[in-house]
Amino acid sequence: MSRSAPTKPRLSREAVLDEAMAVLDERGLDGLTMRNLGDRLQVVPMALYRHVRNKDDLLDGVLDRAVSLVPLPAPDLDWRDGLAALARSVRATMLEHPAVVAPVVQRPSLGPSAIALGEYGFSVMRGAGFSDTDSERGLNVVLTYTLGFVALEVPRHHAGPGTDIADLDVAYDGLPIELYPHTAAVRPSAAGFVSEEQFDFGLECILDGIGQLPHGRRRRARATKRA
Amino acid sequence: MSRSAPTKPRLSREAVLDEAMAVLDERGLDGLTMRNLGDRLQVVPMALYRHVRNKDDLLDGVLDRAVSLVPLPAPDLDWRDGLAALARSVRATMLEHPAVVAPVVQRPSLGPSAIALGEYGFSVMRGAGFSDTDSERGLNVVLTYTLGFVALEVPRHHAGPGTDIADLDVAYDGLPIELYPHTAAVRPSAAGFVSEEQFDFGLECILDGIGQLPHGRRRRARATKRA
DNA sequence: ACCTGAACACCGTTCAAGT
DNA sequence: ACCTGAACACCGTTCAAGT
Repeated sequence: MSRSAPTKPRLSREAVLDEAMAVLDERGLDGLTMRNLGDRLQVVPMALYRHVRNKDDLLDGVLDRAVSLVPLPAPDLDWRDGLAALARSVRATMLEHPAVVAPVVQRPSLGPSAIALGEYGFSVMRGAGFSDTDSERGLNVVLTYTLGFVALEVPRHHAGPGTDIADLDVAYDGLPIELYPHTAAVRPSAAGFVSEEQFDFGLECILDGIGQLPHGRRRRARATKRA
Repeated sequence: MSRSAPTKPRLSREAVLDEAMAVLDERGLDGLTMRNLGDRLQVVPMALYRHVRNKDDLLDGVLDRAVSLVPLPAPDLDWRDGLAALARSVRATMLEHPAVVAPVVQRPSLGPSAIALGEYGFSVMRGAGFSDTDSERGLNVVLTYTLGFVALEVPRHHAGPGTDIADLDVAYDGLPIELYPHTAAVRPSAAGFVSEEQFDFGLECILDGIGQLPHGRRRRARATKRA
């Protein structure tokens, strides 16, 4: 009887994706290899190909899992609060799983979790009276900004050896002031470039812009319909 | 006499980076390997290491070249026109060299060309009377949005085999309408997600938001200073 | 100073077997 | 149906030589 065998759990797609997510968190995108993943599941690399078409398919699966971890805000929020909460929610989740950001941005795939996330955005915007076109565009701007911000932020947070974030500031320090007077005056900091304040600042800009689009339910007054 | 030898041009860092840029354009990021690059320069891969510290250094060099290709708008533009032109300029250049977008977003390095680009942005904003802090934040938002947009756009434009952009729309077509009523109503299109119109829409939102920050030289009238 | 050649420790994936 | 083992065609990079 195989008494000492600790119940080899019979591989499944679920198990493979679970472990892949763990590898991504622990060792980053480069650490996720079929061989490495096989080792951790105590299986030869080729065994994974029974549950996953290839590495791209593996990535798509684990990325959809990551997106599914984004908590959706309350459905009854105002459009502005709802979009802001959604954006902050996306950013927070991505910062918890930094290794997924690059592939999420790069791969064109669109899993069910991403669609559910979009549904929330469409819902609060259409509920506030934005047109379908403006709802699509508005949500796209917020999500584009959010993903773009995080994509730039992540590699600057835990910058690897040799690319410490301080090195970025050094690049500014040695500037020939006569060539770049404005940059020298502003003294931009690499840290500020990726701060929460910076994120909120941009988010508010965008929400302000969206707020200027025609929207709102027709209430009692049709005031200012025309001059 | 080496009559038939076509003037072997004696490798240099310049020559290596030139060829690397060409490889990037022709065969993409995955196509840029030390071995491949060596072949095209008729040299053994290890010869490159005399002119480049390692592959990361090669990438940093070629990325700074790409950024140097971004044409800066006229210096006397209004802050709004200047930032808009800068953003469109960045996007246009990136779309001409799509393979550089991913590494530009991912790597925290900041070459001299990037600093010159920032200097332009700081200049038009400070010239328009924005505070140093707002100038930094405003420029950061514009550039973050622009890079993020392009980073999402590029892999969706020339999507590889199997990830044709049409497949994205297919993902929408099969939606259970009762689960995603708003998405079904809006019928978002993958093409619209990455169009020039969508880019300009977001850009205008952001510029509107920035425009609400205190700025402007004190002109004659201090009109509407308070109610 | 600049380039070469062989080697090392990795990749993803195919293909033919095993049970 | 599920897993294995060997092999193929790649990577970046080190190290000892060549000229």
